[in-house]
Amino acid sequence: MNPPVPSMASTDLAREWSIVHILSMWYRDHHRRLPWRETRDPYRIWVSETMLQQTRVETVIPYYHAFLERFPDVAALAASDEEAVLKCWQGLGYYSRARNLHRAARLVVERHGGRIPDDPRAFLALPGVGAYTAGAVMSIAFHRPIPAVDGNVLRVVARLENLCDPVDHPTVRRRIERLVEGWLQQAEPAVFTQALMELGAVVCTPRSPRCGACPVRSACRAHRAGTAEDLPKRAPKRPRRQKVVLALWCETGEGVVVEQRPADGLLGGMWQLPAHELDADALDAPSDAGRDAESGGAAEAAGPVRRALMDCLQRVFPGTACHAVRFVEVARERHVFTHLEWSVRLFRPEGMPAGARVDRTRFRVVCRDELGGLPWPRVYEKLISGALQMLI
DNA sequence: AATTCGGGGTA
DNA sequence: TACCCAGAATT
Repeated sequence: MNPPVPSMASTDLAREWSIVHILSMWYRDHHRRLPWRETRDPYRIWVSETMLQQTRVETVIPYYHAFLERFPDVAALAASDEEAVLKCWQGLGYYSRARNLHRAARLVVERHGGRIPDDPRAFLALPGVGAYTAGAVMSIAFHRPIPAVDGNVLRVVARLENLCDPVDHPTVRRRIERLVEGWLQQAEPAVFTQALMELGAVVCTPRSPRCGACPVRSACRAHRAGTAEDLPKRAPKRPRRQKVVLALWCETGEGVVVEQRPADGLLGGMWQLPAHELDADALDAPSDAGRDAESGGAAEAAGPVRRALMDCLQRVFPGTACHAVRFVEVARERHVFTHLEWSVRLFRPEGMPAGARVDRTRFRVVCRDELGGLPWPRVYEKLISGALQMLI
């Protein structure tokens, strides 16, 4: 079934030939059928590659279908509101991907007449398109030999070449890109690019790689050296910073007070309840000042927690006398991000003076039925559902 | 070169 | 728990 290997079987040239062709044929025969592999539409491939950044295939699949149903082509995406795009992205994480993709779609309409550029430099110039995504779309959609080096390819190549340097260093990464670029010259780019990633996803996995099932193990230097399990090397990660988030459930006759986060930074553009974020060690340092009193089974805020909540409340209702309010905790969530950890506590102010006016320039008041129409981070989804369940 | 960006599956 | 995932932008 495989074509004959050239006679110079022990040379580097034959090894490269083997990597390119054996792997390509293996991909043709064994690849998984994934939604974005059923199309040749560059837009759809671009959307999939954007969603797949740092995100697992199984996670992406439902989002991919829903997104393309809502935004079937670049023009539809460009014509939509950013908030609608974020809503489709809700729960997927890394929300700057959604906002960049939306901006990029508008640029494609403006600059390129609505057609996705088949030129690597023009495509790379779009927001949210980095070296990987450019290589992936160029090779898969336009059959151009541009390397697409993701986490799978880093691992596969580090093992094939037995590279013991940390792969998350730019110099090592560039070295791997050069290697792949060379292999691509002898390959069908759309096939070989996906073959490398597929091998990493299915066979050459991070832990317990299935070397026995690998079509190119005879070309793998790590397998020969017995180091496959230990590769690739990565730089150690720093511990997460701990933060406390104090949020408010302010429900008036009109509805619930909500606000949109700033466009850039953490959870940019997503909605949240009025909140105050502070370093965790700022709270637990003073001995007993931050401890909360128990009253009637519900925790009531005291000390610095109460002061922070009061600041927050004054932002929502500027110029309103709130001295007498008590804050009753109605929900609590821990949420882990890549580089920080949130401990969120949601409080309901009790005893608000009648006629308190919400600052509508910073906040919006929406009725309960409309909460679901806004894009929320996962942690606020959980908090709100918890609060609604408690408050009925 | 190092940080900052989500969220979830898995051992 | 710790790791890692079809990474990009910012500093």
